Amino acid sequence: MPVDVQSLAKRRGFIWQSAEIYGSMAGFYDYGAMGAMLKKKWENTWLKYFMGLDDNYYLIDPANIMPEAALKASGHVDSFTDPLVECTKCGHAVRADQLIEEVTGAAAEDLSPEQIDSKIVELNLSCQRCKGHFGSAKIFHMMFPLDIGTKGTDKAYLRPETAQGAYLNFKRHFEIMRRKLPLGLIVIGKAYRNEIAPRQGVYRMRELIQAELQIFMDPETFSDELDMKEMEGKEINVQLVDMRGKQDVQSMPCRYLIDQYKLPDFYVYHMLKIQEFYLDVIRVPKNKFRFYEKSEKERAFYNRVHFDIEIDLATLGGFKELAGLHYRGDYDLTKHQAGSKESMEVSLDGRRLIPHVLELSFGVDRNVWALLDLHLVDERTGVLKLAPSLAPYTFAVLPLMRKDELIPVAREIHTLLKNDFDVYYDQSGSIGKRYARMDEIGTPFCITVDFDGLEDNTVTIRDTDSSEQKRIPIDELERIARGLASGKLLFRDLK
RNA sequence: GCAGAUGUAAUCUAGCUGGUUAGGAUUAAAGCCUUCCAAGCUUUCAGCCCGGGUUCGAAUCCCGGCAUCUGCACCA
Repeated sequence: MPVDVQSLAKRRGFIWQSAEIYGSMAGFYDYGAMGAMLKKKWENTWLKYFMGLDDNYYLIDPANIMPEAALKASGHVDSFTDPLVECTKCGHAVRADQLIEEVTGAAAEDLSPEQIDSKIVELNLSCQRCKGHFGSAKIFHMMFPLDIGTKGTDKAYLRPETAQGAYLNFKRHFEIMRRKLPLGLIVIGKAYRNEIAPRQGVYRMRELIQAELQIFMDPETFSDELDMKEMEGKEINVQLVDMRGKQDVQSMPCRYLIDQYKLPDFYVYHMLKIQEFYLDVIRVPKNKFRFYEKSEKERAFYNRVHFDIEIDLATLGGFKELAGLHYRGDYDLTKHQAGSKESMEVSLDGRRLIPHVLELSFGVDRNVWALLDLHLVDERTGVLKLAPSLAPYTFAVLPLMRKDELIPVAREIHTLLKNDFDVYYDQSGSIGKRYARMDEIGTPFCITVDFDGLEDNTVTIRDTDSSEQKRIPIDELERIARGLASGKLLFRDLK
């Protein structure tokens, strides 16, 4: 029986649809015991890596609910919407702008509800199903609206992206962190979008987790802060716009992208950092990773440069967007300056400027799913080959058999390790079955107490990647465990 | 949201031309056995998506809802 990612995710406690016992709601998912740990470790790994890019990068945690005024200023209230008209007779709802576009052939995207109503009268449009009359146009918000307070008069929304919380906090953090650029604000948290038709599992959700680094910087000096030498001789996997249909991925030198393709050098620098994160830290196979350039038409107008980060995922049928790198210019702070009437200008070395934003935006749920998709190897049973830093449990402690001589020693080792590491203990069934269980949840190392070990105070350590074992003294277990867990010591280097 | 298909233990699935004690496999739990990779034996737990209707009788037929998959649309 082939191992199916989705059923393993359910069976072993990673992720499944929310509110199952009530029949579920599309677009909402719950993380279970293994999934919550896996997600936390992905987030921690991500945070450590990206916060480490500069001493002036920080984790913050803004509110999930935002006042209407802020989202009005950001543009979401007006453009994160679809106009709908509903038939008064049969209740059939259609996109009003598309309806008008179909008939007139002209773009109707920017029409107000009033304009749509008069267009419908003018063109004498009626319901395609029952020929009934259309009611007046209503705006369907992709944001979830909320009424705050007893009278419900304070309009607010669940945030559609975490980025806005960082922009709203920029001015204060610039002050708190002693007026330096670049300043990085990181948010890991939920965002909410009322998707019309969520599909493809966790790929499109109505409640999703984002991990974002917003770098506020001076475009004229930002490059000076970065170690550009790191890019020498390095190549980046890309699919540029004009490669579409010809080539899925091509490896291109950083220098080419900067000198010939005219991308800003700080942008390419961050492409390289993101690529290193995926290839070295997350262990994505090189041929399954690429930056996908968005054409001018596809990207939002305020994004000066926009590549998606895509990974080839079997469960989702090809390269899929897992993150984005967006050079947004000064669009966001300028908008919030206008909306809030608070100056976003900063003064540095006698220069005054509104900082530009380079945004590194990651979809956490998609990335966690990708871990399962990429690392689940089907070897008669499922084997999840996760890096020690990502696995829900780093170690399992197992007595070879359920025997009175072995169990106390195994218990003791479990106690020894569990304060410092995530350790699973299991003594039921056969040893093979217990290894298989650990394989399925991606535990990289199994420590087994056997009869030989009782004689000479040793245990064996089994490596999930290779299923090989080595014997080590119990005295050295803590030191070795620390090395293996941190990745500083590799299993193959153990004697 | 539209069209089509689908929905049976934790997982995978048989039954679905109406009457079955709803069958199997895997998993899980308990025990026996077992000196390293889902072995074997015994036992146990557990199921027809939800709500109506037709019928003497519904997992099976009909209607509605919810969900999933595929295509279209959507994805500032």
